[in-house]
Amino acid sequence: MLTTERHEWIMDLLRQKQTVKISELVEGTGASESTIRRDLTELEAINLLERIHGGATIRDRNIQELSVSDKSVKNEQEKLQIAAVAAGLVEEGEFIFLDAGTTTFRMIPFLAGKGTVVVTNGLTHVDTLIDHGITTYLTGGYVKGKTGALVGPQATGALSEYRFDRCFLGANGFHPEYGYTTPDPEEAAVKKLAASLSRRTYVVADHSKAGKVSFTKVLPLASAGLITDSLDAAMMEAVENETTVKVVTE
Amino acid sequence: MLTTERHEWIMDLLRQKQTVKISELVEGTGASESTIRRDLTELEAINLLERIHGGATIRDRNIQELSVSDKSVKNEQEKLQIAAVAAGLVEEGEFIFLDAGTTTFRMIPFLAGKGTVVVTNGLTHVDTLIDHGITTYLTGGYVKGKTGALVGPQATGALSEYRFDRCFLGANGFHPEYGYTTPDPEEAAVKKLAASLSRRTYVVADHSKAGKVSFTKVLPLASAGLITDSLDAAMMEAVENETTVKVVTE
DNA sequence: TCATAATCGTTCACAAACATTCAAAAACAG
DNA sequence: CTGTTTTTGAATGTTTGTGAACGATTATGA
Repeated sequence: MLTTERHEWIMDLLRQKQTVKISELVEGTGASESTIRRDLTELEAINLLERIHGGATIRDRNIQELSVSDKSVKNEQEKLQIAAVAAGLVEEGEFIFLDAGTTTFRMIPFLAGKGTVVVTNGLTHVDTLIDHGITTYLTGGYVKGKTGALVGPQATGALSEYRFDRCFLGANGFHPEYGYTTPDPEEAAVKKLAASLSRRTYVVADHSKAGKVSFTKVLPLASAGLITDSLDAAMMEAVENETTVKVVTE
Repeated sequence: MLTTERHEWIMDLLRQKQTVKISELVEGTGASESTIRRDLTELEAINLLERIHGGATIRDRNIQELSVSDKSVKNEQEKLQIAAVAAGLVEEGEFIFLDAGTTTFRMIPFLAGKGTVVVTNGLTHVDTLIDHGITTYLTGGYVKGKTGALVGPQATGALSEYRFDRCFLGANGFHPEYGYTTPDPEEAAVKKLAASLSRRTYVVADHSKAGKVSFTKVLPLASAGLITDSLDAAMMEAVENETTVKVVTE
């Protein structure tokens, strides 16, 4: 099947809102629910989005998250809230680093119109950044097939020429003792370097990453602001520092 | 196939509206549905549009500005042939630079399975390269919005760390006196540098670029192999050198 | 935990869009 | 003017997109 006008419409809305409900699409397009479902199935098949219960969410190819069954519109909205809070920290005209990864990806729409200048190693971020009119620089480097992340000495070499106002990183786990961790050593190297080049560093990660430990250490917990949603008391205490931001999900 | 007045009319509407329905075209031109279908099939064959159920849509930004008269089925096939010949020069396991641009883009499928390692400054090339299983490095740099080319000191800086077996460049014109030229000075700088880092440099360009001169000079004519299709006698003589390759179209 | 409601995938019948064929009309060349 | 080629539009049967119906699955709140 090939792209129809309706498909474009869906993708446009999705790029704007990150997450859409089926009811919105039915109302917006005037098509039936069956048709919308079919569209979503098709668009998912070509990796443009990911279906979730009640709707769909935009897919950037960095999907390492193994099928956590709790994917739903509500869950995605929480992640969006984290992204919005993170982007809200950025002030007019700042120069920031945006890590490859899904959560940082979701920050992009919230950065539009601020005159932000972005450096990223996330290939999949670029299209969306440009679409939102954001001045964008790419680190070079080896293209990691699946994820579209740029890594290796070329990436770190290019990165080291910059200095950032803020730096936003993703992580696969955070833990009181082991700090922020991520599976891939090469990506960890990029993250670590980016952090060292920034006045302020933030890690964006939802509560499901709390207490998890992944293969490679990126930073100690206290050395970056953590932007996340609800945490249990023990974890709260562990991460408490002046830069930590907690997103309250009502 | 001849380019009719109706074809121009269709493309004009398409450029305006991005997507058109067949019914609109029938009404607008006064031609029958069969005829419109035929037109769309023909225009699709030369890559000016993409057919979708119920109408047609413009494929991608690169091609939008081209007019009907610039293209034909024959022309399209010639370009593919040029790309095939260019890619055929690459030997097993070589390290090459692939310039941003449509003609170099067409080389990608022919490079698959050769163990080629590619460095490119063309953002739009990357997906296709990865899809064909080709090891890919990206120069970093400023992302030029519409074209997706990476340019600027970051791009040239990253590039200068490499050495290539072969380098394939696109050009907007070639001329006995003024050499290979291209409109954008920033892109020209990247091309020039890439050429200087390669054992062998080739320019891929079809005969419609012969005698044309664009804003910025990249290289003198004799300093790179030219891969093109039929040329008139005067031009033939001018470009004659040991690396020039002419694609013979039957 | 269970009951209820919302969301989901599947099937089916119908309509819209499609490629293909063929003959008439128009353009062209000698 | 005559024979040939090209373009066109109608008719054909086929494929594809669509919406409604139904039972299965998944969230949610008591």
